[in-house]
Amino acid sequence: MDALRLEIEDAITLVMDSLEIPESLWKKVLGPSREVSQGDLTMPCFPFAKILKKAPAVVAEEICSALKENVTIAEINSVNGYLNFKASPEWMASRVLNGDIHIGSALENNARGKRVLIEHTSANPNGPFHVGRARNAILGDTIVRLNRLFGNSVRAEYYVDDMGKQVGVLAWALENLDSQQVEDLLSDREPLNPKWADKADHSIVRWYQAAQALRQNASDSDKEQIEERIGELVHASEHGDDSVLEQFENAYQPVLDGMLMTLGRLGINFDSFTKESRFVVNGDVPRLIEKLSKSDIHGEAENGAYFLDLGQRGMKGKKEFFYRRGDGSSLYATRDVAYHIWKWGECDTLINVLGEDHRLQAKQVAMTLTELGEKVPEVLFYAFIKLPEGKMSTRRGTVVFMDDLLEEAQERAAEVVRNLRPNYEPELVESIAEAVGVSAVRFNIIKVSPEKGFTFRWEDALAFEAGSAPFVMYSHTRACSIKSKVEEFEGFLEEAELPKEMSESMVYLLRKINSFQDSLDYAVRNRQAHIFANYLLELANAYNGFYRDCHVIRDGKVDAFRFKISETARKLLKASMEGLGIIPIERM
RNA sequence: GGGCGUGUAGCAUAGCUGGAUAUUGCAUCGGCCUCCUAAGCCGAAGGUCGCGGGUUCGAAUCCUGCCGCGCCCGCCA
Repeated sequence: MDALRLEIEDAITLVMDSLEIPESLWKKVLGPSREVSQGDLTMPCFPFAKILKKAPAVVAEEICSALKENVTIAEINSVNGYLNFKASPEWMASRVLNGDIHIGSALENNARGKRVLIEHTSANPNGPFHVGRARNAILGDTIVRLNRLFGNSVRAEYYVDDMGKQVGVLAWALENLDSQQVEDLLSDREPLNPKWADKADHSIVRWYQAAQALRQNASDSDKEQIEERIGELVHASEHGDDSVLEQFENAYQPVLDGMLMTLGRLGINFDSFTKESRFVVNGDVPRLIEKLSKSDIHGEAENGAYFLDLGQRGMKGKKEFFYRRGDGSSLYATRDVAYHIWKWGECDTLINVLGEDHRLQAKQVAMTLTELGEKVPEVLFYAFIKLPEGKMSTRRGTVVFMDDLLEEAQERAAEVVRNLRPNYEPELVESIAEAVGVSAVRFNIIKVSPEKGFTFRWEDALAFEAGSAPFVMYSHTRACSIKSKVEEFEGFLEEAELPKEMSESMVYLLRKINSFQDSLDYAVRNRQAHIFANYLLELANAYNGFYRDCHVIRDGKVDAFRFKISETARKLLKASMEGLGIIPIERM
């Protein structure tokens, strides 16, 4: 609890100075307690034992009694060589009453905050999101939201792959195939779900798939012709040919729009889109190649391709990093380096969200940036999502589309609402179900740590019980319900005063309210959204205990103190939910 | 074969800048609605922290060697 630490540090300094224990040492070992029952802050005294040549328990006891004289806001005790500081309920409550709990907003930037650029998703615009690809977007958007909640000024950026082979194939297909040919080529595949027939990411991707099938199975002479034409398009795009880039854009933009529609339903939006071709067209990439070719570790292949020998800088495994093809054109990674240099001009902190398949690539880009004297981005990697029966594969039809998942989530949530609240109007049921469905899907993915493999299970994604988004949402609606009830009382407003005694559940909630900032700081600093998700579950759980034991309205009267606590928790729940992309509705 | 990541109760997961009885949920078992929405609350049971060494007063956490799983090792994106 950083707020507590700040308040008691002076007192500790005084004691420690008199014992001649260096500040750097005790500040390092003073940290959050492991168990709430122990306290909020703990200082293991084992390291001091050596310096003072006394037993740890004795040292802890000495420091403890010296501190007790001038620290009143925390209970201090020493157990087995550990010194525990437990914030007093009165101090925690007074922070709430005084409005010392700062609550920001995840939905807007703080103009005075640090400029953070977060690039996430950046999926090739060639087909609908499946649950696997969406992990990036959900993770990235949550980091965006948490940074805003923290008080930073964030720009969410999507890097659009608008050149190269994949878009080339799509553009070729749209240029050369009609819908009948497409359906013939895909006759052995699952048909297009009629529900998504009007959504371009679902419909146009079939042209791409048909082209891929054709490239596999056509006669040799046809293949040659096709590859030649695609090669022409790709080559032109990589040399910045305007008309081809425009043709490409006409091909992928509707697909991208469809994909963004899906993300929009999840509450995921972007502030800017940057096209890959930009850096080819504006000359950054040629200039970069020129500069890299003068590097000390530059190398050249027989056919004129350029590479950096990263082995000389300690790279293990794959040592050569190719940044120019034999024909003089750039590679994806080269453009990515140029893109990074540009991004650094736009922000103070740079974060990329990437799949684990990009680890090597990211390392190469980072080392190249270092070689150029540029700063390196922070990268958040995530493992792929797989299905219980194995990897997701479009080919084998073993994919779960995000659009289908969201529909299913909405339907199942609606069923639950209809069961639990038979008197709700259909429109209300509909809107609650949408909020619950979307929130549950996001939370299910965000609550586990990203670098761990994730197996998608319908029953988990759509679980509406403890440990889920609806659980948190439910706590919030309870707080909202209290608020609206209290508003019916006119003139209830007495000053909130500290009660003589506080119940355990009250103190537990106060403790969670007071550690909001700690969790947020930690999650933002380490880019670990799941830490904050965990905190939010605890906050909701604490509120539920408070709700049970500490009625705000008793015998037709409002307890002003309890109402103040309830309101602080409500605002905190709301802001935190928004920080994780959970929709804070008022009734459910 | 090489590089990187990961391995915690039946399942899923937290903790991994070393610290006291290893967190939470699901499932299992047992309680709680004349009381602000029970999508809730309380309790019980469940663990060789993949395995073996090492460093340390102290290791799930750091080092090392195995083993399992994943990703990568195009002048693809």
